Amino acid sequence: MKTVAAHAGVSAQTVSRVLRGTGYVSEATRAKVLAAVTAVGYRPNAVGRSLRATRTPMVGLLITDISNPFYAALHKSIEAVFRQRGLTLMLLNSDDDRETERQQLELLGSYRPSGLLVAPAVHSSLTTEDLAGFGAAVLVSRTLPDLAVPSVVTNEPEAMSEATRALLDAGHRRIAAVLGPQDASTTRRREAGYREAVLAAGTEPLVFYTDQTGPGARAAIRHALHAHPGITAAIGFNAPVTEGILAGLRDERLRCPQDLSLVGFTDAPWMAFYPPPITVVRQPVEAMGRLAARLVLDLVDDKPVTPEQHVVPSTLLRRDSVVAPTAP
Amino acid sequence: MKTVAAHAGVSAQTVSRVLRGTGYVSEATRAKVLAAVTAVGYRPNAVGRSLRATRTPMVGLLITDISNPFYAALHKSIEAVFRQRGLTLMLLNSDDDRETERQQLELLGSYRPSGLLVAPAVHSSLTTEDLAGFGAAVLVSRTLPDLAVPSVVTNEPEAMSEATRALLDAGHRRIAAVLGPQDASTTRRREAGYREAVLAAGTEPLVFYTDQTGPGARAAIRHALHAHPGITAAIGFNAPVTEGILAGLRDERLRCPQDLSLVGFTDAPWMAFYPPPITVVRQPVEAMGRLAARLVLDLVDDKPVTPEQHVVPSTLLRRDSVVAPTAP
DNA sequence: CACCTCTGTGTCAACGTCGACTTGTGGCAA
DNA sequence: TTGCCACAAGTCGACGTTGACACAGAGGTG
Repeated sequence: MKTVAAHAGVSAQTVSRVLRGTGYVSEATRAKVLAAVTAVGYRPNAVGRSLRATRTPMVGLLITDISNPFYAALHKSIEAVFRQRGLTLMLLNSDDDRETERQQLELLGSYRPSGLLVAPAVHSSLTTEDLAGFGAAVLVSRTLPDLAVPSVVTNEPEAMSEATRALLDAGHRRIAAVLGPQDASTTRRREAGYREAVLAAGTEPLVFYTDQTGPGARAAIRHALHAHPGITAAIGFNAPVTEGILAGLRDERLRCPQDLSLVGFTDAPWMAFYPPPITVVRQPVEAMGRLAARLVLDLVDDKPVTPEQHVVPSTLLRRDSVVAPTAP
Repeated sequence: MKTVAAHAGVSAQTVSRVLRGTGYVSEATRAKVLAAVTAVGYRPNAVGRSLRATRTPMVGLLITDISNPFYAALHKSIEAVFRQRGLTLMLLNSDDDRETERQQLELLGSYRPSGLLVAPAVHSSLTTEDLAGFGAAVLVSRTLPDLAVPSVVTNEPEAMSEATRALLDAGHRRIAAVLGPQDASTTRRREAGYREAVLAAGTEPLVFYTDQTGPGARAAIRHALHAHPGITAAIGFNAPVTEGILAGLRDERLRCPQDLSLVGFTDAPWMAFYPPPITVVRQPVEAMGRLAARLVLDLVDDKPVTPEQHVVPSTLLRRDSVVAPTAP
């Protein structure tokens, strides 16, 4: 900036004023400065600006796995909101590991960002204080108990109950729930919904925990099928798990839906035309992302935000992967 | 840091020395400082550090669409390399739009990052100078003509030829290539490979350009099928396009592979167990990401890097979506 | 004509960190 | 005793930006 100032024969402050369009600057000076800017090839330095401002126009998004399409979509919708406001979204991966989560948060914190969005890792040890340092912090997709921080989730228990009932209503009695890690809030919430529906029908819950990846789920469903030969239906925790179930089914030379009815939690493009098209609980990713982003913006703007849990409804999308069980 | 210094009764510089483990510091002082650090709750400020260092320990990754699993995987592998080196990867989306690309690059540049990885947008107007400002810049996945910047791509022409030949060898003569945007380097390179193989077989090329999304490809294949009734095979440009082709097939009540043989460019988990499992060109995403990241690292370290095109080989993975055409 | 306001511009300091340099102490060889 | 070195700390300034304040001239008001 000094170089520009020297080139235009003014002070650095005047250059700053021209560039930001604040204060009084005569037309002549403005033109001179603008000319000098291009002549010198000046590029603003966000680091200097951030240092001065004590906070950076960035918002962190800490998720567990970017290759999970749900998070990819979440990132996309959140980014769109922030971009409009001139905030950059900074994506960080925790790999669902509490230690990595801490490190990444520390790293992010050192940049003094304006806000933070987190999908907590499985055994997350985050406390209210950890997040308080960020000023504007919001949890997305997953929650943490006893945290005085606003969160955005979907009505997982109800949606899961509905999915389970769809299978029960079709006549299934032994329904495997292939879930994520036992201690993830998402698992707990979905498991609760599943149990409620299954118990209400007087049936035995069959719960299987996985690392919520395709390969993990593939092994899990094969194990489930062998351990409980009566299973005629399954519910997949998320898109990768649903994939894993279908892969496992193929391993076992079983067909969907003839041998096993299936409901997936979270839609994916290919599920719409898979033979058979998969019945899924469609999560409102887009809406969740937008809402979470808005909450962060409200916090940034010092608008009052209650640290409550915001619930965006999911809906069951009935396709063709659920049929009546065939008599053994 | 000053607060810590005051609390420990030393100068800020001593605190800096303790924290970074450089220079001479007595054990007693070190202990005092460390105690003060936790007492005060000091968090290092990366902004100050970056300002001092004139460059930020960040590397930008500018891609066209994070919800394309290829880029998600690319991000993951690149991030792993940089994390080890203490560099943060900053993800930016260009939406495949040249204007957005410029803006994002300008934004990123204002942070004075240590390096940059770009998958250029379709009509990208990037010049060598644009990228020179970043010091260490490398192109990934896509290239740009006449740019003196190293790039990492896969052997698309050869891989595409091989894919095409797989269909030709099975007896197909009218093979639709459902490609991406006409001016993307990826499209051009893959189209060249396709044309070469098809022409060598004395057959007519059937090329269809799309916006490289599922819906776009779905419409394209339907159009193709109607316009050229003799088509018995297709090649999908990337995972979303392959999805779109399958969706379009379903719309037309056609089956794969009986009515249409299919080869996809780029694998996806579900393609392995889709009925039929899809024959694909598997791109070495992982290797491409690592190589690109290393090139950036070498540039950062001022090691000599030739601005050449680095080619990582793709391989054809034969599954069950290619069969001999049925007699009409 | 004293005083006030608007306009245009400049100077200073501070944000947090750290390289370069300076100061001061004690030990030890020449 | 002098001179040099290892050690242990401190001071200064600069990275780029901008809020706060100062200052100077133009015009207007009572």
